[in-house]
Amino acid sequence: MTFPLHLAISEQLRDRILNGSYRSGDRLPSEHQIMAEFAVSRITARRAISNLTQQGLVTVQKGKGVFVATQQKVTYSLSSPLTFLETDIARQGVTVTVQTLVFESVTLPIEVAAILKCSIAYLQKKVLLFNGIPGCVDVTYILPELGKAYEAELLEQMTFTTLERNGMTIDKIDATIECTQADYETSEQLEVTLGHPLIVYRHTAYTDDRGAIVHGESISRGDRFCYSVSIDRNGSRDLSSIGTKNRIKDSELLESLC
Amino acid sequence: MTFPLHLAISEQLRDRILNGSYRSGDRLPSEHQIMAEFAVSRITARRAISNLTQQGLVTVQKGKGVFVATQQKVTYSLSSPLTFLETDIARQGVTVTVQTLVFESVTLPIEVAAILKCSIAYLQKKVLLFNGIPGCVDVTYILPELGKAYEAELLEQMTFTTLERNGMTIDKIDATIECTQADYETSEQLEVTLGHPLIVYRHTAYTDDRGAIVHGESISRGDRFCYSVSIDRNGSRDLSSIGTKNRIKDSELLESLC
DNA sequence: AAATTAGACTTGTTATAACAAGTTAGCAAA
DNA sequence: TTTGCTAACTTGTTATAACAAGTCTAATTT
Repeated sequence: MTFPLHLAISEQLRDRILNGSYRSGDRLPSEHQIMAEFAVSRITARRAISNLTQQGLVTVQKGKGVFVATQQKVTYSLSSPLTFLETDIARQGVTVTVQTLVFESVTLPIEVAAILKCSIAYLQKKVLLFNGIPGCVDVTYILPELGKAYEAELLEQMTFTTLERNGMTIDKIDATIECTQADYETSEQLEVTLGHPLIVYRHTAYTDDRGAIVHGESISRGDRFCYSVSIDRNGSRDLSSIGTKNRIKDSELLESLC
Repeated sequence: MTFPLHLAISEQLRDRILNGSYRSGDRLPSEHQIMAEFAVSRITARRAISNLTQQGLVTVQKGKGVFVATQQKVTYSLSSPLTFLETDIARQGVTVTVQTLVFESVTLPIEVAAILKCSIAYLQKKVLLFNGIPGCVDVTYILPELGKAYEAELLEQMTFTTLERNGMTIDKIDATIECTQADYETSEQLEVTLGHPLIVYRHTAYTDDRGAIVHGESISRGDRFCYSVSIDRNGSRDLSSIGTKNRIKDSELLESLC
């Protein structure tokens, strides 16, 4: 098995990034400079850069160049059932804005109908802007009576925030967290490249008296967000802030998002 | 902004996959067939296929062709603090084998030293094979006295399994779940392409008397694995994994391992 | 019949070439 | 001074071409 040229080059550039020769935000050599330095064609140079892009080490800006990616993530804490709690994220120095794309009553896909135990519900599609930059697409179904009752509020903020503000207590959330890659539509909405890594939080919220009332998924940029959870065998969950390791200071965060 | 040819083609092929024209496991048209059908060069045809690969819709096999990816994921349940519980995964019809790459005493990186509150510990690197196929790389640091005491067992199975079998009760786990992309080393270990999406479970395990005893991360193929968690506002944690009705008490849980 | 080989597929790597399009700095005109 | 435009960068798209290497089938040889 021969070791491809493009890989040899991208590994070498990777080393320079990791050992600090190129620092966070620095510009890497241009395609032409790589062609000259390693005596390769443009295809190979571009492939080397593409390898780095796919590893999330650099980002490319047309007309400008290739830059070392800064990677520090905003943490969604799952310690409380209120996901995307504005105050929680705000503690990390981020302003969250909700931009509603869709809010309408729809006939449910069978999977969702089975979960919510009804055939019609409100479908919400929202884009979450963090410091004005798109970071999350949220698609949530909510029981029709709740959707109708709180429409005005739901259009302006996250679902759980609205429910809590109106005195509805979520008793339980079943959730899965997984990885996907951006399709064309999502890549446009989140302003990332096709195939960009995404972290998906799929959830169903229950109340003791109504059963499942909300089901949906939040699709966030995998390079900017992560989830934290604290599991306590005793059953008493730690509701205070955890996972401070991954949290970042306000000033740094602002830079990383801009 | 002009819509690139390669994107137009990959979107068209994507439609065929989603609408069922090409079903799971089917072979897509070869590069030459795409060149002919869409009257484009090989570069454009390959780029179109590359777009699909990056979205995780297809996998490419050299000499064979391009195949529609089957995506069903194995779920790691975080309902109990025993991650990677063999019995839990086994319930999903998967056989797990542990292959230890590294087991040695090392001086800790500062971040880890701060967490474990010591400067030397055992470093374990393991590859988890699911039905014989590599699916997860686990890198875990464990306190020296524990590493030494249970070395033989730790070499053969997952860390938490060993600890529980020896009567050590994990009282708390702090964890974060995030997304990354495979670097060259990881891509070789997990037999995936460079940049393949990965889901990372980073955890610190505590006991009431010793404090932090284990810290590490499990890096799994993002296309094959996901995590599930159930959050209960009442504070009584549901120990049954999602989709299972039986609730297991802590004491019974330990027995069920043996 | 079994083993080998050749040929026709497949994808992977790499080169050269041309044009399109976004960015920026500096120069020239208003 | 300010505005506007050009020129020189940057990355993006696409074509043609050649060879390497993995896979499979079928014909050939043992």
